[in-house]
Amino acid sequence: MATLKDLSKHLGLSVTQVSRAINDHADVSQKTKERVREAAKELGYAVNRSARSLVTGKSGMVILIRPGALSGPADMSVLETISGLSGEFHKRGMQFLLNIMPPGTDPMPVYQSAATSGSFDGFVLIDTRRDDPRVALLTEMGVPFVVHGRSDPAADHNYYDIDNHQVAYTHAKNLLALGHTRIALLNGPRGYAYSEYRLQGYQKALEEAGVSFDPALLVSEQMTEGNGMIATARLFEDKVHRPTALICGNILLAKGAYTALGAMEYRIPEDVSVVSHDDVLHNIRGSAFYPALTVSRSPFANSWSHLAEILCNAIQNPTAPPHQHVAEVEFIERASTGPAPK
Amino acid sequence: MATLKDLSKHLGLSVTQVSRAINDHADVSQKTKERVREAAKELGYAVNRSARSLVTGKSGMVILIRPGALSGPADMSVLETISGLSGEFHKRGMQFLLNIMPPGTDPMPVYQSAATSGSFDGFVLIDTRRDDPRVALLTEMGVPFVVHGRSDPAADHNYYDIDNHQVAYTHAKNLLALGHTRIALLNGPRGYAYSEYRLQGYQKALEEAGVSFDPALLVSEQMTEGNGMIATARLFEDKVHRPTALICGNILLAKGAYTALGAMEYRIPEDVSVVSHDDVLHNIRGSAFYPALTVSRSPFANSWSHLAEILCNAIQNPTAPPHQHVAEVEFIERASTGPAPK
DNA sequence: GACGCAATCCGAAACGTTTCGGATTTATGG
DNA sequence: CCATAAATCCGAAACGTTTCGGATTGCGTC
Repeated sequence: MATLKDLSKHLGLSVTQVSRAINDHADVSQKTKERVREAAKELGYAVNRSARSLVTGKSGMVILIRPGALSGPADMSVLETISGLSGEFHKRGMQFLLNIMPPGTDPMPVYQSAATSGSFDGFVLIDTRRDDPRVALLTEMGVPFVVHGRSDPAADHNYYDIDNHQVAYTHAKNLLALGHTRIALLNGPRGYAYSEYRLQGYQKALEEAGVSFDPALLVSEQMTEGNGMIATARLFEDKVHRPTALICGNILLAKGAYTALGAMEYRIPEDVSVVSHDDVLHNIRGSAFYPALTVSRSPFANSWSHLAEILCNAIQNPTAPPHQHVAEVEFIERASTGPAPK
Repeated sequence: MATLKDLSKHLGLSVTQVSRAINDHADVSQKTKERVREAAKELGYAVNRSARSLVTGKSGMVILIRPGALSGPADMSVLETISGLSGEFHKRGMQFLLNIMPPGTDPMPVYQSAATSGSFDGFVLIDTRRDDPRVALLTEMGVPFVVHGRSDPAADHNYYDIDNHQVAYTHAKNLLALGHTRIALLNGPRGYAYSEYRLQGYQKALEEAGVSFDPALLVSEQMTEGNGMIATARLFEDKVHRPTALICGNILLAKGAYTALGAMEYRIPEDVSVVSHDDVLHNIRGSAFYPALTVSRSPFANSWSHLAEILCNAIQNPTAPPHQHVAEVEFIERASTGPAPK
């Protein structure tokens, strides 16, 4: 474990200058920077992060805290999330830390103590809920954080989000234009920001078209293939009041819906139109559906670099105004939509 | 950010004594410990880990480094791994850190620099290969680490492993006893420690029975459902020299094998016997197969606590001899095995 | 009252880095 | 050769904790 002092002795320089050389400061000559770099390699020097943290007050680490319940396939995306974020923070010279709480732990004390410990320069929040208490806590404590999603429409914190309102609004609008009036929404669970926004967009479109909202056409469940299947089966129980169109919250739900519709011998799009939002999830592609699925898309994978960038900036400049980004959504019409049946 | 000095002033004690109180040392009275605890809560004191690390030389963090390639379903178990380990280390007061390398990165320099940085008290190694170079590196650098699996039969490092030799040996032995001689092994990719051991166990059993090893009956691929299907289809291409029994490396392979056998109209176990090793993976249970699958089992999930325990001990006592644990394997005979067909 | 022992306490140094303020050297132009 | 500015360099303090060695107190015993 070579230290700066070792290097300085070895080179006949002051510790100060060696430190500045290593951190590439302006007032050290090219030549000495070179010499220092070489000596560092030779002696196997690596900066002691604890010592640096102690004086700078920054640890170079950001953390993501997650409940530990493994709820099956829904957790696939978590893996993408953490590997995406880990990579992006790594690029920016930060360590990304994952803290998985034991199942059943109350998260707030965990956030509280992580924030007071001062060991972390920033937090990443995912699975955001409306009026998420974590946002309130971290804001109050003055710790930098970035949110995947918005905790409320007028949020004044850093976030990266997709336009979930728009997603559902446009899908519904399109289907209404095709003459559909009984449009079911297979949504995520209540309380999550994304599902609430989607519900609002959906309701807005209905309202604009003068179609009244029917709670029986709203499903709020974990967005898995199995739930898509089951929800669809139930929606079509009553053949008379069945929906003529389905808006699916993600492509897993859509896959389940396709299976159920097939089993019940409904044709897509002649009998039922199906559309979905597509995060581009683990290799399931809407274009490979038969008939090919009409989707809105906004790749999940794009968000990691934005989230990392936003958080790193917030850490470097804590007084800057919040950075907020709502990503574009792209609509791709394929073969799963058609005019409403008589 | 309250510090020890703040506390000491507030209490009229020395910094020394406050520190010792907080760390629950012996030579501070119950009464003052109580007072200190209270004041700490009141002032919102949390120990500064950087400062502590600086003097103790320990960071309280262990790290797992992983390549970033997301190879689909095979990565499901990674999620179990990291959440399992994260939880177990958390219990023991350690932070578990996950470092995901960008795809295509050469791992050795990453291990090298992580080890020299001194920021981590220990390493967890998974996906072990025979004569794994990471083991050599960390051993040489004298950094504590624990391996999931063994890098070689006479390894002198800390590890937790299951008896993979035994797994394949016993399965093969049982099938041989039923009269099978053409027994295929659907194994994991070459090079990984577990698959090499299994291959050896398989060969040993054959040898003991005087059956010669046929390379055409060995498949070495990623253990996914798809590969199980394809490998089985190919193994049965030649109806005359087809195998009469299949040993599957995990339950996904077995599932694929069942599908393929069903499609080719082979009956289990009348025409083909199938056995598998079962790590107890993401809710796929061998008992739910039809016919119910004969398996060896050794729950994956048991290993996290062992690995964490072993590593924490190694960190606290670096000179202790390596701790090595080979877990029991349980054999459960169900309905997928029978005598060899004529 | 003196002694010894245990129970508590304390001052100071150390860990390895960054940074502030100033000092020294080197080049530049007259 | 001098004055000035720019380019390099340096000493010392500070960050918050742990720990070493020793100091103080209280208490029971003779």
